[in-house]
Amino acid sequence: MNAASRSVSVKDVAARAGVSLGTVSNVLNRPDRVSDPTRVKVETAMRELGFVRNESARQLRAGHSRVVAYVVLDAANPFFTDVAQGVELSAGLADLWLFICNSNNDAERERAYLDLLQQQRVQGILITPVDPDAEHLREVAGRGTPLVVVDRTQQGLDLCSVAVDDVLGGRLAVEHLIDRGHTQVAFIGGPLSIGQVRDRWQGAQQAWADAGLPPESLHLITTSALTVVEGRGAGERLSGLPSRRRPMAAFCANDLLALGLLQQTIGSGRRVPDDLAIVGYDDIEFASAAAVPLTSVRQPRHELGRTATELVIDEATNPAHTHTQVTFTPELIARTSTLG
Amino acid sequence: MNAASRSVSVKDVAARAGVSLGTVSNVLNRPDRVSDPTRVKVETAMRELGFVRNESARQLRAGHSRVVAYVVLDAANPFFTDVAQGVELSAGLADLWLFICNSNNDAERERAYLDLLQQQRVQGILITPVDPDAEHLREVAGRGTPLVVVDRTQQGLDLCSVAVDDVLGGRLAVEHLIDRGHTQVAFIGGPLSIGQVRDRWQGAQQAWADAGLPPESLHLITTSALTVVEGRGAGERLSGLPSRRRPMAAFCANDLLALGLLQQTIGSGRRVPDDLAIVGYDDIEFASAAAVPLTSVRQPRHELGRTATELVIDEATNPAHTHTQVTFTPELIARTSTLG
DNA sequence: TTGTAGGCGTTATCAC
DNA sequence: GTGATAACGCCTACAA
Repeated sequence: MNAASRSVSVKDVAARAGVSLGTVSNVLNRPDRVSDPTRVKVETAMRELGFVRNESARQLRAGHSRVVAYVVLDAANPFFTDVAQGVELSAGLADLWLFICNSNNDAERERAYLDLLQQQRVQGILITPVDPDAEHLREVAGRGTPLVVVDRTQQGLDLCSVAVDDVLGGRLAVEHLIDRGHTQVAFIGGPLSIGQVRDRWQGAQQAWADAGLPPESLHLITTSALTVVEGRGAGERLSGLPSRRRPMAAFCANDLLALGLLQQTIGSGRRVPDDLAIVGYDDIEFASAAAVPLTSVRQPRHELGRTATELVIDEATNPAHTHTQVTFTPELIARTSTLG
Repeated sequence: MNAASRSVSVKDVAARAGVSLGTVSNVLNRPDRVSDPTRVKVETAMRELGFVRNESARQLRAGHSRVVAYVVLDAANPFFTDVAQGVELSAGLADLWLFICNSNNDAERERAYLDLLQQQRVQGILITPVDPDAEHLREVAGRGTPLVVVDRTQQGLDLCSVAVDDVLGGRLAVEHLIDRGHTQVAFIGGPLSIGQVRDRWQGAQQAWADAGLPPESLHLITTSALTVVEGRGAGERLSGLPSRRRPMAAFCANDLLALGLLQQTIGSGRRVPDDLAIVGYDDIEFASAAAVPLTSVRQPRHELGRTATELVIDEATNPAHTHTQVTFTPELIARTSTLG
């Protein structure tokens, strides 16, 4: 068990087994070239010494690792863990292991993780970036580590990306509310520095304009994060409005906000959807599990992860790889929170 | 940006800058020993070539990495991502980076990740294991990689662990229900192969016996996983019981189950807590955000992560380290789902 | 202040 | 079937 052993190397194993170092290596990598008795001797020595292959040394020689990493914006948001599940599945098929890193919406941390991962020479990086146009994303790819942007489209064509059409998603949500007869709607989300929020807001505005409704009746309520707590806060601000001017419907930029809003609304004695209709975004599992099942815009989360992984593997292994921007189509899932 | 460059090494940088290899290394590691103009020359060369330090080579020499890993049971369960947040925070203080790995409750995958992480020579491993008594956990520690078990206590004293007293948690939940006058209670959870579930069930039984209530009025409803979907299923089974024998209260082994149960209950027209009182476990953020705020047993999640990290760092750096088993105390948070 | 040499652990090549 | 040797990229003594 050798608890204190600095680190047992092939050399130690060779000495213990009374063979040369090359033979040990053969046992590890081409067992068929080794005679049975020798192999057994070596394997025994490995077990006795508690030998563990040193991945750094292997990798130094091989030039690449068996790992892909997914840098998420917020590990506590089920949306990202669902995407990660899709990644993990297809990574496994290619014999790759997944490390999840959490940038926590912090550009500094994101950058630090990217640096670390490049230095580790991971096979590829998937990332939902704080800012998809940041220069350092391009630099990563330029320096040889395949990188795919997840859940954001790319302006240029110099990176792979996998995304869902957030503008369309915003449209779907608001068109649904318009169909339900609403003429006063609040868009709740923020900060607007988050591209996903901007796009959904834009889609909302487009749908509003297309329906010929006056812009001032589509209210923008900005939040400082996409969390349950912020959703509750937004609910309080909404309650504070004079009832004449208070929207009877809200479209939230994600489900966490929507769940917070839902809770605050019900908690303060109003009813969903009678007093307030709510549409969320992402259709995380908790959306349908909310006590008033939440209407939400569904994104193909697993698909997103799967496709991103395939792209990053292609970029890593296919010399003829060309950067591709994949866009999926969102889908509105109507439930009680708008249907009554 | 040198897209194709196999890999730019210090040697390349030295050549480009017209200095020796050692100088480049000095610029990287002891910049003060280098004259300003030389430094600038070297830095320029690095930028122009897109140089990225090779972590494998560094690590091969240094003998250890700057990474800790947390192998979670279920990345989609907010409980674990909250623990991970605590880990991340204190790891950052020690200049360590966190990789999250998802075993997905699969012993095989868990083992594979452990192998990989050992081979990577990570600074330490935190793990919420499928089976805390598995031999391979001990082997990891025995081979020199510090390992701390999170959210499970250890039988032996040969591993560090950080846990919450689940038996006590189970007691608290059921005592609360007894206090509220319930004499027919369902325990919902499973599979019982999960230690956390076993302990909470045991605590529930203890509280029940201590109150002098007959064992047959504490119903065990087992599930095949601790998920929202399973919670809904359990709700259906509960509804199926003849109303005379149907418990008026349920204690769920975690909040995901409880949320599923809550949804199914409300969805089928019954009321919480009037028709069914519900207690969850973990007090994840969604618990208080549920439309009927959920009574739940709170575990100090960040604390758990923080302490585990401190232990693993101590094990990695302090020669006088002794294995420690830390147990935290859970706390019942009473909310509407039992208080009405 | 700068340059040179050796070694970290693994693997592949090439004699034996 | 086996054993010596060089190389991967970096870092740190040590020498100049």
